[in-house]
Amino acid sequence: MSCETETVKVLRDTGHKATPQRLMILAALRHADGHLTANDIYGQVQVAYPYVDISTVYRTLGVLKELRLVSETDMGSGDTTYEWVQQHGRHHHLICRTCDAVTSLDHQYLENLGAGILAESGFRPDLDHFAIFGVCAECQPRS
Amino acid sequence: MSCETETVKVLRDTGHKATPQRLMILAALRHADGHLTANDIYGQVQVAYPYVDISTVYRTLGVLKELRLVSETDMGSGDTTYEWVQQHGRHHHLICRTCDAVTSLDHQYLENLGAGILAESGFRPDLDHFAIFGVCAECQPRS
DNA sequence: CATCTTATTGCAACCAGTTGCAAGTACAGT
DNA sequence: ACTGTACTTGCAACTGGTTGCAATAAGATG
Repeated sequence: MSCETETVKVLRDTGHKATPQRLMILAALRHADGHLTANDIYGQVQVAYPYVDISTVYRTLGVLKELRLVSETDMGSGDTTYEWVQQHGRHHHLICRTCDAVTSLDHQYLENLGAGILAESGFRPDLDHFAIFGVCAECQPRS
Repeated sequence: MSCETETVKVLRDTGHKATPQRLMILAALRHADGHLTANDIYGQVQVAYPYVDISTVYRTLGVLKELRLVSETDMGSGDTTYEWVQQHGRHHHLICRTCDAVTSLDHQYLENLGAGILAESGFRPDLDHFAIFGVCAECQPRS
């Protein structure tokens, strides 16, 4: 089964409909290789179909987020980005609040955190994509 | 030195001014025992001084956040809350995306995560107050 | 205490994201 | 293929939060 029809099946099985708008939004997310803002997606979809509404984009992203098909990340600076969730290659971001540099963080750290939380309380955290703010090595005050 | 004048000193030392508006916002944050939204603070300050602007509240919260005197947490449901940062009693929240229940998480877990990140990359993460979304024990699908 | 510099304020316009609603459409059942 | 219903859409109004700007006030300096 192709990746596309697989997603459609997930939608239907959860009581959602596979509308053209949603398929276009899905395509935009899948073909992008990085983070996209809601506006990026809106722009891309408008090329094929100029009458979509931005609220449809947000509502679709909400559904996909709920189904854990996309991750939502607040990267600071007022832009929320969305990304197609891959099975492998999960990554997280360390964002320096002094110089705004973004570096990657291995998923293992959060995996450990998640396992600890689950063992203690039975709560299963979503750890698809985290943005952690702080101060990078370069920007730390010399002692 | 009282806690109040201590804060004023921190402001001045970092090139900020101790205006009446800021002092009122500080008082509101300090006297609250839990999380406050920007609007809560706005309302409280207006009692004493009806002409403050909501943008002043947000700008002050931004300054205090930068100085690490308050923590900002997105609790989901579109409300961002602010809280005076205590030296002790740091806590975090586990928010269930199915039933919206909020439970607390011991700071130790994040302390460990922070130490790991610092050791690996020299990045010093802000871990004042986290909200972690996921599914609580009750809401997990029975297997 | 008068003066000067610089941060801050209030205002209004603005931006990202959400919501209520009537009209439209996917798709399950027949 | 037709029908009915529940989900979805586009629109417009709205909310939370941000920003540019001219006027103002804090507080350092002499």
